Amino acid sequence: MVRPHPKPVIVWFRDDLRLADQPALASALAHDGPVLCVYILDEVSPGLRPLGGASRWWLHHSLEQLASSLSKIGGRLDVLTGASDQILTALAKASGADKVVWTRRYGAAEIALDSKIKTLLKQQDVTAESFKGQLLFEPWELQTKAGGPFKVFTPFWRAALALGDGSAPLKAPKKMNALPWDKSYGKSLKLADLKLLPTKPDWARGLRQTWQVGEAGAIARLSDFLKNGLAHYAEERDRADRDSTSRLSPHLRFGEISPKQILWAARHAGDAGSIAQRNIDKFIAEIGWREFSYHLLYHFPDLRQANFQPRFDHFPWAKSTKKNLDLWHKGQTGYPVIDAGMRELWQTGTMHNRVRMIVASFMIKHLMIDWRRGEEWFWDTLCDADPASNAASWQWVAGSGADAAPYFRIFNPIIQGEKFDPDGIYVKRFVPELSRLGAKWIHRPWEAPDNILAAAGITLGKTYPAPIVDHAAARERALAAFASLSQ
DNA sequence: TTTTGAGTTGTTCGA
DNA sequence: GTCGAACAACTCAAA
Repeated sequence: MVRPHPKPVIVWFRDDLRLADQPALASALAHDGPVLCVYILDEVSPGLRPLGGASRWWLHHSLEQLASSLSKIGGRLDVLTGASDQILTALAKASGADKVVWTRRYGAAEIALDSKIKTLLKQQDVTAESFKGQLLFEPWELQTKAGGPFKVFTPFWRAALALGDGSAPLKAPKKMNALPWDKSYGKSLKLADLKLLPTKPDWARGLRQTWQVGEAGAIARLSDFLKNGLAHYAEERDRADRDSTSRLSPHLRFGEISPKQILWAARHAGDAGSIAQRNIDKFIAEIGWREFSYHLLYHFPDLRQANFQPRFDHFPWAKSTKKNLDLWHKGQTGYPVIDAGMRELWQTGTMHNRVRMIVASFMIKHLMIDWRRGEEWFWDTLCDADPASNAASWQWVAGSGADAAPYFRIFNPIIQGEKFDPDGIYVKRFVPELSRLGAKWIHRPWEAPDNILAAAGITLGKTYPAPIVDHAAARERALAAFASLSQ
């Protein structure tokens, strides 16, 4: 019996740049036909937010890694640029593919684009199938007893955990059969043609030193964290001076690893009983916050633009912000922990989680700058800039978000610094001009006696800025502004 | 429908 | 120095 020659399948990679636990890829390989793997840099379809600089840098290297992993198992990655709908429909036609598969996304513009493409493909008799791969729980799978979306984290996460997801992540395929690229498919580009990397100036040196981009790097990072970080996660995760967080977020952002792989590994790391359950729960809850953010984004699509709580529409944000915003960007506020955090961000494309809250609170509450300006800066500079987590977290700090911080929670940058970086190790790593100042004054140099400052080689206002706002006065001003909202 | 308890991450003040 | 209360009132989720 002669079987008909199987038709090609197209795997459309997006925010899922991995081979393991990749249901879309797995389904394509189960199909028997040759596989065409593509990535499309789409900067023209309506509503898509352009990637920030750090994300573009990451994407370049992540695609490079994916292409290399695919080629090792007989596959290939083709990179294209343009309108996703036009490219995919044309590609399906030219290659004779009868199926296109991808992993779901959850932003409004992305959903609109994907469903349009599904319709277009169907019209030319091509099956389009989407898969869950970026989340543990689809946003529509979870709802309150009243039938609506959750707006508070704890009940959301309780409901999610009750739903459970015990299945093991999929193994990476070992072999595949790539469809050769034909000229009739159009132009497959070189990665460099996407122009994702910075040229002049090349600001990515610190990023290169900090990260091992790609699926192999993600897996290495996870196993390092399970070995060295997880056992003390609950107590140490807030310490800016320790390496206790997982640092998996950019890998997750680009789907180099799936939340399911992380959850599975964290749970099984506790099998031997050497890791206290509270550490595992605490870590898994962080994955839960990512899920919650996507839940919010799906149900409130303009999360990035609009206050989740509309009463914040009347908030008296500062009118002229250029000067202070610039000092905040550059890490020149005169508050050491703020400046260290902002410089860590600029140099490495990441920032310690605790410090993110401190710098965000400072920008919003001390400088009274609209949270959207902070969201934009993080979007441009963070390697892990995530459409859901970034917006949800900024709103959370502002108090305008779901389950948000109460108005009176105004982080004191001095106390926070002393609590979570007691010896000033973190500050000194990123603010070298304070490197000779002792722990007693490291978070409040303006209070240090003159002789101590002189001995440390510090002249306030010259070698390091004096505080750009007075903490107590800024706090009072913010409290008054937030109180004005309630009336 | 009404009621009840709860809600990631803090700071300051006064006893 | 330590500790508990105040800081507003609201909204959510579930019974």
